[in-house]
Amino acid sequence: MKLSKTNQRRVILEELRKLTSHPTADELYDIVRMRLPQISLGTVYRNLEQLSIAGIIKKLELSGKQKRFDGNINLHYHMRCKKCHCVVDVEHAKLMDLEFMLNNLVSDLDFQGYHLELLGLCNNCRMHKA
Amino acid sequence: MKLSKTNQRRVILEELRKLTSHPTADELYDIVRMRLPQISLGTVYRNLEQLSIAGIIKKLELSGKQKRFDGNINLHYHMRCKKCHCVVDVEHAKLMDLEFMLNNLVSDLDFQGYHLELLGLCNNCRMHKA
DNA sequence: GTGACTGCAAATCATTTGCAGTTCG
DNA sequence: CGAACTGCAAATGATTTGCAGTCAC
Repeated sequence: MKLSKTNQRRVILEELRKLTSHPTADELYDIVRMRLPQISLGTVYRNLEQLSIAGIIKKLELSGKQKRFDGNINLHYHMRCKKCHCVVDVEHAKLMDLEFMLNNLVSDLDFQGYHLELLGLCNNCRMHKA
Repeated sequence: MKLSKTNQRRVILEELRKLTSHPTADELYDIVRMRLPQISLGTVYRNLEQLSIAGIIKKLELSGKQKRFDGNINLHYHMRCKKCHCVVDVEHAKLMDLEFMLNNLVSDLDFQGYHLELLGLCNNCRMHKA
């Protein structure tokens, strides 16, 4: 199937790429509606699906019941905040050794990949913690 | 809240512990119904929730929309089969180094834990692959 | 006795789908 | 024009919840 260039798709992608918050479909819907008030949630879902199949964005495999999407498709890791449940990027340099080891593990033991989610406290919750 | 010893809870736990398949709530419901035909799906959900809060079983954080449960609460890793989507235990010995590194990472960088899911092919799919 | 638990059915929440009309290439 | 896309509303699937009756301690 070939992707058409629709206004809705363009705006969804633009707004997703502005964010580092890894929004859920409905969070992004609220944002996109500021520019396209008549867009439907179904359209947001369909476009996020298409864009992730095409490899233009990434559908994240994280805990929690709602799927989250990332406009940054470069390899990087995520941390889920145990307090506010937000998802933040983890600076990649810190995890170079881990990535190396995981890659070795995958090839040595004949796996085909992995999903890793770190847990911790985001900066905001760290500052305000009791 | 204190846990009562009900027949339903006992059977749910017994049947979960017999399995290494990390069943979903409805899969376990089908199994438990063979012994308690009148049990409700809601009861299965409520018991799995209680048992996992109490630390007697483990609610797994894996990809996919349905939650899966594990009667084995000892630390071990899971692999999701890319073909049949089943979840199998990964022999722990193979991942000792990885576990060590993840533990170091968590303490050095002030994380609070992680979820890891390996991806690959289960033995059954490996044998039958084209 | 009372707090925890149960079956049942209805409610909720995230996501998907059918449809009829519209837009893209 | 034909395929891809849209908004809308209804459907789906997993899980949760309200309720009135029952059981465990």
